[in-house]
Amino acid sequence: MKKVLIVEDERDLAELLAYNLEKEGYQALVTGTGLEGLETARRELPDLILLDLMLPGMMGTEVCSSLRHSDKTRGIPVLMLTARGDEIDRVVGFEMGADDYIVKPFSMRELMLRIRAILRRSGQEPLNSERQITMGTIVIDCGSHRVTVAGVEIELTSTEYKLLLYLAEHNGRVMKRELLLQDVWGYNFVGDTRTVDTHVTRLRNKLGDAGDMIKTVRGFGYKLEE
Amino acid sequence: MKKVLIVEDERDLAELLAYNLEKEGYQALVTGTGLEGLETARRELPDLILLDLMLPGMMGTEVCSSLRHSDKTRGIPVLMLTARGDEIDRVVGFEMGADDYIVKPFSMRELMLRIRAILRRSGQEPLNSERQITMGTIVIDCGSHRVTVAGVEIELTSTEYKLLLYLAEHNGRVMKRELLLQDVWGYNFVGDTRTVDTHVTRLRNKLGDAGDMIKTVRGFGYKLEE
DNA sequence: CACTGGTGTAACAAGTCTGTAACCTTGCTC
DNA sequence: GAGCAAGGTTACAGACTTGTTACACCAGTG
Repeated sequence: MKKVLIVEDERDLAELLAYNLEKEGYQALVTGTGLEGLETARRELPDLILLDLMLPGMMGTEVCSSLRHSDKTRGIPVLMLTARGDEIDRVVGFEMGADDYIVKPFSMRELMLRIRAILRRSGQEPLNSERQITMGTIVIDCGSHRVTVAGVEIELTSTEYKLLLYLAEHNGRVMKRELLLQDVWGYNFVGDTRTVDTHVTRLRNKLGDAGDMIKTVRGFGYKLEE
Repeated sequence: MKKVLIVEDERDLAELLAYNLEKEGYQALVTGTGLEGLETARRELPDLILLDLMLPGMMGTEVCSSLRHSDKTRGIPVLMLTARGDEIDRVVGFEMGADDYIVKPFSMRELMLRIRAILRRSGQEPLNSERQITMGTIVIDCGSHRVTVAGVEIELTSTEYKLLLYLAEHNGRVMKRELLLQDVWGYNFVGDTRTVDTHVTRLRNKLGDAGDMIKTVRGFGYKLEE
């Protein structure tokens, strides 16, 4: 049975998470502070850690980087829970090495799906944070959040990066605007689907010649293809 | 057509919801109590349930957990309507297995978007994404929306693509024009059946040699056959 | 407090699709 | 073969989609 460690100071939420994880067949361990979380992680070596970004005493980011400093815990995937979407940009800037994040309030079903996805992935493939995706001349380095086109680094905003990564992860598949809004912008984002168009334009511009790789599929959405 | 069950005791709100849902093209069923809601859910097996947390007689949470106890209704997504944004409500709702929640008063637009989001996720997405259909020299790749004839890619408009896909999915069976209009064009489309003819012509042209594979069955409709 | 970079929305311009109607062709019945 | 009905084809105006630009707003920063 897979072990999942929860590091979350809101007791209600922590218990709710534990309840749902156990219902899904995982073993749940709960801790309320960053220090406890670290100790438990070292002792129990869980398969996944759910880590609140805002913790009393020690920030989730610190916990995360401490985990990354020890060989024993380095490989454990971390899923960050954050209160607001903007916080995550800072985290991303810190190049912390969380494998995924989810913004509160989130749907329990979505969280469970992501957990399942991460655990499935951690079995076989190298971790998300160390992955590198290549599509034609575009290279996305997931660890450093760096994107190069034909060897030249380009600057992307966080939304642009997420959009590109999402399209690249779904290599060649057509993604509907609604789906992009849901998965790139977030589950609870309410907005115009034209927002996607605007960002695609911006992304294409920044990608230069490689911008052509983002294809419009009229009536359906967009895809990234070589 | 997707069915949405509303369980809400405030008649005005229930009717407002029903009205808006129908405007969006869903079929709305309305019940006013938890018990009725449960019965209707079991009988009608809706695609989504909008559930008020505060109901006379039986709380929304009870309804929700009852739904989760039966195999038939377990998979139906539930969207909770709550009067206040208290954490407790959210926790309780999630614990019982609600998929999302929205706090009153909410904007109708946001609700509709969330509903669409939930239905999209639960329904069609995984179905078509990886499939490839081959009919003679025609290959339809559902993921990338790419169609090739004898290895050569051809450009189809969205209606043409949907029409071809539909015929291919009903391999060899004769499809009446009315049925095509309903399933390819959409349930609420009212139009001339000759519209189908026009598109079949266009499709045949684009398919080139393989255009012959779309056979006319005089007096009935069309079929796609090798 | 001004400034800046990032976003989402609105608005407009192209350009593409598409339903309809009109006219032509084919196949069937007698 | 005539007459007729069903299907094929074509042209076109209007509807719809998408690309692009501009702009207002927000948060962070100096």
